Amino acid sequence: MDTVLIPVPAVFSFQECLWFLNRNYDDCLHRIEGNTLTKAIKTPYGNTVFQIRERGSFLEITVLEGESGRETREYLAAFVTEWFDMDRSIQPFYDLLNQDARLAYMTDAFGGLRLVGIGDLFEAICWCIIGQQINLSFAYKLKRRLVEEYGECIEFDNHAYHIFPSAEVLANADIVGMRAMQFSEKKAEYIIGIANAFISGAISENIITALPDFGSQQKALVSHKGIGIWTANYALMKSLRVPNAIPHGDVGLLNALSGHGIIADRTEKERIDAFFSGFAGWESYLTFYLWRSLSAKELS
DNA sequence: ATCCAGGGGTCAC
DNA sequence: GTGACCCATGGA
Repeated sequence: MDTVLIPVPAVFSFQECLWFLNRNYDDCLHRIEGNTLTKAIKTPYGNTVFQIRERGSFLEITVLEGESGRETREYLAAFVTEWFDMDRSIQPFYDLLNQDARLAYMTDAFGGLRLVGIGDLFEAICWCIIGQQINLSFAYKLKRRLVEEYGECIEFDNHAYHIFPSAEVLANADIVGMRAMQFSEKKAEYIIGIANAFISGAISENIITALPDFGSQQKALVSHKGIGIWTANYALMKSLRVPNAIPHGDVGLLNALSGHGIIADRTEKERIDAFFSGFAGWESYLTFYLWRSLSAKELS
């Protein structure tokens, strides 16, 4: 069989991760049917469509389309492990949540939720730029239009599986065409500019991860047009898994903080800093769980 | 109609 | 370094 198994770590819930991926939005980069998650990615061995299911105390990955040799399967296992942050022990984070009466409910309500990532730094930055200052529903529409126009697509079993376009392709994207997709002129410029920065080697995952500390990683990203402090922190959190990246100014984060009675209004920066200082090393997870709490309210 | 969305650049001071 | 202004469009 073209499958590989990943042992599930402690404090892990595939259902919670699935729920996050399937919340209220139309994400064009994966498909969920029942308890099965299907996605296409580019691997060093070719494009692949694979599905993930829970099988006992394992996640089972099955290659549906494309090369499925041992190296591909190992690549996919590493991809999924990274995607769902399965190598991290999050019990220390839960211990901190349990010490805060306002947040302790999360360890049950969202138990086992992992910080679902965006594997590729370029994709993460593009997604940030797309999502800047517009509502998420519209952001997902823009992403779908961009991906359907410029990304590769694999058909399997009457479904189209899309792969986020490469920097090489987006560097040559048509700014007029992107305007027609309802990108603003600036967003189109930013994405094309970032794509060129990746092609030239001005940005790469290796360059950023090689930097000595979080601050210099932020600086390296913010120096590019279209990347502000929010985008830098979001991308570092979701892609390179920097544990202490707080997307300062994030509207959803501020709403969640006020919803939990942690701040009274959006200007209380000192109070926010003081609050996060109690979660040192887990700021990214705390942010992710606070975002999760926003969706919980929408559903109730 | 008005305000706000998982912001960022630019420019004045 | 801070604050006002603009960008663009959908949804409430």
